[in-house]
Amino acid sequence: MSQTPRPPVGRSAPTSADVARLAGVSRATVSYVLNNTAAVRISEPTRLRVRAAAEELGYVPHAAARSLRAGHTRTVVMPSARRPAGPLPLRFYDEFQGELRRLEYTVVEYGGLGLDGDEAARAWAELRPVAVVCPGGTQPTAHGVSLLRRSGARAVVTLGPHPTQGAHFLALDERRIGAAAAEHLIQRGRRAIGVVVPREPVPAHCARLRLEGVRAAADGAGARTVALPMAYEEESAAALAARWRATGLDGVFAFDDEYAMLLMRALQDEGVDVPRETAVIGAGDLLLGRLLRPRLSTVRVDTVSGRRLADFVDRMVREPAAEPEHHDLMAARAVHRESS
Amino acid sequence: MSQTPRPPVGRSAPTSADVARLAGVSRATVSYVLNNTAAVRISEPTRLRVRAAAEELGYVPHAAARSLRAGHTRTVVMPSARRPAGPLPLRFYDEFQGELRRLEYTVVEYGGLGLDGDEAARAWAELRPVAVVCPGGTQPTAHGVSLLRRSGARAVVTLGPHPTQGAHFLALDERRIGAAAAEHLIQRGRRAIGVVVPREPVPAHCARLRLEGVRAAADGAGARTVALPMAYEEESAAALAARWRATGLDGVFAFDDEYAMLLMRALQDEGVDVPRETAVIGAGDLLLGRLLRPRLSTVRVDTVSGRRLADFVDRMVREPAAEPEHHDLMAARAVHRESS
DNA sequence: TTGAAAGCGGTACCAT
DNA sequence: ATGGTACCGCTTTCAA
Repeated sequence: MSQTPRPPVGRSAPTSADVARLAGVSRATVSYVLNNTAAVRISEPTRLRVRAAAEELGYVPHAAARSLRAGHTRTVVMPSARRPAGPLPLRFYDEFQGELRRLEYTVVEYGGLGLDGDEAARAWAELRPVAVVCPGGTQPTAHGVSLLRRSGARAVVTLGPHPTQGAHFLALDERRIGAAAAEHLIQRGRRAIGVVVPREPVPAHCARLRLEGVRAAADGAGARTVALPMAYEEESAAALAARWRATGLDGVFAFDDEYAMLLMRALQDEGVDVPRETAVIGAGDLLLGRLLRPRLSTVRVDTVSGRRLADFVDRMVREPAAEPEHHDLMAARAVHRESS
Repeated sequence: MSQTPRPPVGRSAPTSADVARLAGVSRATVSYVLNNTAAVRISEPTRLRVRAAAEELGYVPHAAARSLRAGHTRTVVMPSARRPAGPLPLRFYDEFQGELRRLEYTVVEYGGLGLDGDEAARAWAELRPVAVVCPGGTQPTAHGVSLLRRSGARAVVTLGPHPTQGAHFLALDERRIGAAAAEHLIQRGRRAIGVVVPREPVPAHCARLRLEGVRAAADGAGARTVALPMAYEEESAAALAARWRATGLDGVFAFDDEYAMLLMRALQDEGVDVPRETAVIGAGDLLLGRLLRPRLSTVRVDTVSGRRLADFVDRMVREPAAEPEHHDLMAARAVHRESS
């Protein structure tokens, strides 16, 4: 335990040459031993000396040098900006990352915030990733994809509402959530549908798509829709509730369960009967929504497992498809409880 | 727009030599131009030719080669495993990452899942990061810290409940949350305090610490405590509520607001009067907790801004302190509403 | 069984 | 104002 806690930082990290010197062998031998190179047989005593020397010096190979020499990396870049919030996507991406690690990739979650479009693609390309996975909200342009592929990326995969030219596309379409909600409300006889659009910036992207989904479904069924900006604060919900009757709405899709719970409480405080006067539906199937009275109706979202996504990326890396592939990852269906 | 979408991937990425050839200059000149090297004057026509050539080829510098030559990186590694869930930490880390980017660091969020302790430290060290920031639950050992520093990391910063030898330490002590909750309950006359311990694996680390915090506070005040394992499911909460009266508890700290809401609903369904018979307090100050009746008491957690953390890391990188520094990042205080 | 040496891509010194 | 060139640390022929 009395190991020196802060070793002199002046001297830089030991290299394989240092190990070689200490072990009395050449750098080549060090490389053979530490990588267990099968094509070359090194005597056991030598192996031990090399290992001991590496251990003693605290030798750690230099990833940059290695991949420079190798001409490729096992790096998968995943921009992390503007990920949909909530526990579900979080689990999904955690699982995805874990599975990629299992497949021996180094996952680099690159905070693309503050870079726009092609700048970001350039920054990722500098790392010479073997694959790039872009979650919704971080889609590169066709030009960005081209740049990445030219710089050696064997697969560029985008998740989101619409494909990018040249990239694999895994549909993860938030519009479906809105559509499922709208269809549910319409089926239950509602014809004047409000759609909560969060004032908060984070889910702005999702919000627009969910609204689009509602509109598409409602337009086809002759229902009218009204966008309702609302902040995630009690005052904002109360203000919206106060002018509720004036809107003449008989149903509302509240973006997600949290906004739905907030709005439903405000409506109740205002004396609006849910679901008699106004049906309320959220999305995400939060457990908490089931604790309210009336129990909150919701849209349940089923995403493919992170593991399947990881396997897909791996397959695209190993046998790059001639043409971009296109798969569907998300299903959304309304769950009727009591609030609608 | 009819740019070829998938350029031939056979040929590898263009190098500065390719740019030099196309522009009819040397590699050195290319480097000077593209880096705007101040110490060297390059004529305007040459600059233009080089830029045009780089553009035409889609040249992107090779980060590994550059940092190999430079002898250092601007990479900050942040292991991402087992981050406390919830919107608050998420925002905190997002802001932190954004600020680091602003300071021109490349944030690499390294999924350390599946690696244990020193293995993980080794994996990080291979990237030769200039700094490593370990959120709670990913603390390296003293040996790991030593390894990282030997491999060139100018700062190793840990956030969490206890310090690691040799690393900077920013206290982010979950125990305080438990302590604040316990003190609140005790102050309101409760002497038999239940502590919900989630059965879910993710917040296991936090759970233990919060429980410790409760115990420390309760022991000092002569109150007894009981750990109450509970899963985040209605059935589990109902089961706990069903045997509630037998426990003789008159107060409960429910780990966080979500578990608190779940348990409170179950208690109410069982006919237990909250707060008369049993006081309930959560943590996190979720907005949703204010929507319940009775309104949920909670522990509000104030964390320092991500920006201040980023500035701290930057300072440690620029002027490495002789001794590890130690700062306090978290304050917790109970907020009394109606459930306690 | 081991070593010498070439080179991956970029930078920066020293010439010219 | 530019070019030649020696590195950075590692892998991998090829020779001995």
